Amino acid sequence: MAKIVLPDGKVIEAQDGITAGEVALKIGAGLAKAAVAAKIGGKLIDLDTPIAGEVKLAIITLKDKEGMEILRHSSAHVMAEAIKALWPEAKLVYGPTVQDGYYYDIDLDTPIKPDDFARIEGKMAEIAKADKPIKRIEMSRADALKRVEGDRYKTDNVNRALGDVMSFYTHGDGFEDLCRGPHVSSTGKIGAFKIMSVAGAYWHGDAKEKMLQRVYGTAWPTQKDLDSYLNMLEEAKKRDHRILGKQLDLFSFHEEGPGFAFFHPKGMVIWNSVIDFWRKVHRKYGYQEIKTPIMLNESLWHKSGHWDNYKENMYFTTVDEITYAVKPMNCPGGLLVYKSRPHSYKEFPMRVAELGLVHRYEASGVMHGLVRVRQFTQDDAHIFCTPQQIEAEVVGVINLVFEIYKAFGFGDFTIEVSTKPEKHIGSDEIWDIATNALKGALEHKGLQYKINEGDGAFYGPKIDFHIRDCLNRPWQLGTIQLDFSMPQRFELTYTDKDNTEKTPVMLHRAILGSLERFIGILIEHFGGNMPLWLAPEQMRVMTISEKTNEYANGLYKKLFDAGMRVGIDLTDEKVNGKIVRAHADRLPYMVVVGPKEAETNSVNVRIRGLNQSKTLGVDEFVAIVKSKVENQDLGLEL
RNA sequence: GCCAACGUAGCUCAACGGUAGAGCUCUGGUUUUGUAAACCAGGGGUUAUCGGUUCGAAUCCGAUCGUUGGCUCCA
Repeated sequence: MAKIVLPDGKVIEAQDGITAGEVALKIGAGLAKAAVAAKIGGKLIDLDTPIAGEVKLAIITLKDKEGMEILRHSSAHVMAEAIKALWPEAKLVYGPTVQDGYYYDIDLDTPIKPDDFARIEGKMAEIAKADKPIKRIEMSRADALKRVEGDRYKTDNVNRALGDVMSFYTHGDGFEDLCRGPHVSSTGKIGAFKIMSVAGAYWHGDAKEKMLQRVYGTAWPTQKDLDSYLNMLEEAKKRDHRILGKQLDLFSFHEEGPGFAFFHPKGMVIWNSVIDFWRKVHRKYGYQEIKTPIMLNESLWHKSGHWDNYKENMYFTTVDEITYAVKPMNCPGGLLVYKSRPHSYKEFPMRVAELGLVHRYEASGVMHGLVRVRQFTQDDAHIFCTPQQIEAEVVGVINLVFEIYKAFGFGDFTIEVSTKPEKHIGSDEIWDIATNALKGALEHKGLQYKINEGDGAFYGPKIDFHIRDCLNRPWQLGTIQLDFSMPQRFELTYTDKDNTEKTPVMLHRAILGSLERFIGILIEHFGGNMPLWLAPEQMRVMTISEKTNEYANGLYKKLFDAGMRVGIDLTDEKVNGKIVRAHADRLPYMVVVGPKEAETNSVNVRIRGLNQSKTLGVDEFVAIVKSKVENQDLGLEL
């Protein structure tokens, strides 16, 4: 007798051997129809899995995250079958689900082209329409190895798989694939799907290995869900900083300097607003600021270790037979400043910031708008302190990160700790101490974080702050990196209480990361609708007709003199047209004036995105705007 | 760097072997307007670059440069 305990505590008794699907049917016909799989004590199983004894069972439907993953995973299998049907020589490698979809890595010498997608989808539709049962076959590891003999990829997958029982799934018709499962019960249940793209991907993610073809697909319960997903992607594209940057005339790129951003006047307003705020907060947190040259003698980079560890990413130039390296990082220059005079423990912690322009040669295929460039400005800082001060300093930097991100309305970022990479300098012991100090600070703040094993910089472990762009791709902004190595290489010293010379600890940190990337993310975060304190043009005076030009000009001057970033539209366009244009330029405030306003010395202000306006006195309006800008207020309400 | 795709006017796109077009922007004119586009006219392109095939190339082929989506790498 099977005793099945459901999530709500209800108990169903049945014959041993009853399947999960049959249990669902006992609970209700609706649930049975919606069921895609089941879960026994945390383990996902197929609906046709027999159940015996006392178990806790939950039916998984498409309302569950796991249900959607199963749907997508099954869709990936159907896609694999379709690809095998179209290209019999194709070898299947690995086909997991990803956010909103799945991919399958295929080893096939014929390139799969976007033109082929319709054929693949057509074949998939055929397979789905045939509604073939998807069956699980289990066997021992040894039998599984025999079954995949001669297929290097599947053999590799078996060898990497955990557990003793290997499973294959078959749709009949000779198609089968090694897979942990579970899957939907038949090929007709894979919902609405679409092939999205194809791209190269190295086997095992190793650039030395063969490049496979990675075919991306997406799958949803219904066509309507699929359509709304595709629509969402279209909407997300409109928030893309590369599109908005062009549309709003913020920045541009040119063939003459790939990866080098050109900031236009409006983009510079955002840039300067960000760094004005940045300086204000850094002053509060006890930072000093320096500036060091972008090019320094090659010998410095031998000393710093960059030559050995980072040379392939650096630019070099030779003048008068002396080779200079264009700096990829600011630290060596900062260390020369430190060494320019003796230091006492009394100065510590010494927080030295630098908005440093660095150049890094990046592979051509990785550049991406403002968020991945070859020249960028880091909001760098180096903190020199004693080992005892490390944790408090890291906590201080974390506080600063939170204060700055908050002003931009960034709440949704993730924190990662990266540990010792293969290519590194410094002893294991030093790495342990440094890594533990970083973790300790995060735990002290009660923050969740993820560990990235072996992902640290060559000179020390780090904490990174990541945020996602409009298409949900993660990008790193802030970073806190401990460095016990550089101070030794540069023989940095300070005089301690006991009058002995000691080596200080050094912390590298950036909050915004790179100004370029940060501004790119900022544009996407706001979808181009910058808050008042960042908006290139905060308001535009627009007249009803030229009868009010004189008042409008006077008003413009008054607003300009009050420090507003104001524009004026005196064209003989109708006011409707002026409003449309102002919205296209994402102006926070549209200051409409006609005879009425001229008579009462007032302004009628329409707020971006709202279909209403408000009349108020000029001085009152200026006071509100000033206060919002000073406080980095993200709202526009008057 | 690797795989695939794409480069047409300042912008968004059309033309897909037979004289390169439209809308917006821009310029001039008319209009004098009350909250998401008034009207008319005009200007603007060696179709990324270089080479090839062809009577004829934006269109077909090759190379180079750039961009896009991934992979690897990274702020």
